[in-house]
Amino acid sequence: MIITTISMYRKDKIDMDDVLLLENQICFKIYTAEREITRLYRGLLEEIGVTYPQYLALLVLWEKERITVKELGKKLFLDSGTLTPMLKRMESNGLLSRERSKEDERSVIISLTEKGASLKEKASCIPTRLLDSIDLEGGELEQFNQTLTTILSKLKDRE
Amino acid sequence: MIITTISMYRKDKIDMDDVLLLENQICFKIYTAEREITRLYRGLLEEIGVTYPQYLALLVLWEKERITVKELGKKLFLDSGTLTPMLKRMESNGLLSRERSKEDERSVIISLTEKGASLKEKASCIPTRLLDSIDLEGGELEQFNQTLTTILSKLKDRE
DNA sequence: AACAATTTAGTTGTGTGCAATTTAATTTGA
DNA sequence: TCAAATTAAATTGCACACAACTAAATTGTT
Repeated sequence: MIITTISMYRKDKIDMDDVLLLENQICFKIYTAEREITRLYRGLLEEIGVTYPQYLALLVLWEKERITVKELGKKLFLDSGTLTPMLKRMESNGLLSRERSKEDERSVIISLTEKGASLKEKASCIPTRLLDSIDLEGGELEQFNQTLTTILSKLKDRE
Repeated sequence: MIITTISMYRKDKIDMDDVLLLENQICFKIYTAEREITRLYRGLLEEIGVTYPQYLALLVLWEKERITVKELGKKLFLDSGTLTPMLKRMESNGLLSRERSKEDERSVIISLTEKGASLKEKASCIPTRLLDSIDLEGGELEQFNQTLTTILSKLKDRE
């Protein structure tokens, strides 16, 4: 028998009720973990005045000061339907500027303002504080990270 | 030195740029995985006409036909601000009914309609199909599930 | 060159999430 | 007992996500 669900692996039997039990839904745990992490970030990011998705955009921009909406979307796996309004909010908060590319008028180039760039310093403590909260022994964290990467690449393959 | 980040664990050094590198953000992977999983569910759930959060509510209701909004929220970690509009949408789609409790007029009891209950049969293949997509060897899946549970309980502790 | 196909942002509409507040019902405690 | 505190839903307002579509610019093809 091919093992495909947690409950099958644990109990070696198939049962419709069992398969559908919420507790067995690993996806529900990922869904919940995502919201818990966002909630935790909310507190940490409050002092620099950005949301978690905005913080992710800043992470990209701290690595590369100028980037098109398209490239940003590729890194964050978000489309213009999400990014355009979010970037407008960040612009009106003085974190970045949006300008049409001279070379290709279809593209919009996002670049950090002084203010946006300056937040990097304040944010540098955040990843450590976050992982302190998760508080896993290094090896287990590394194993978890690897499996998560594997899962992501398999999910991405199905596109 | 206490190991707190993936990059520290791997390279034994601390570097602000490194810590902030998007690739090192395990939280970003969880955030991305959640959206990928939801995307995958979208296709599977299309034929029964529900969204992923609605499907989660159905999972609970398939276990317990009548439940208050409060109890449902406790299981899904969602508040009335999210649940009330969603349950209204599900009600207008004929999946469930909402009625004030006679014993305690503050509570609203959700109960499945015939239609809502009947979807259970069609949905029974979904968890397996989902895990087929993730496609991990049983042991690794189980290990991942355990770590995820640990992370969740630690995150929940901080409330 | 000219026109079709493609690409990039933006727009629109729907569905969550969640903080903050409101309303109504119930419980508590002086 | 009865006002204060608590509880359960609902409401309001904001910020994502994302599908579907539009508009404008660029590229490809003949």
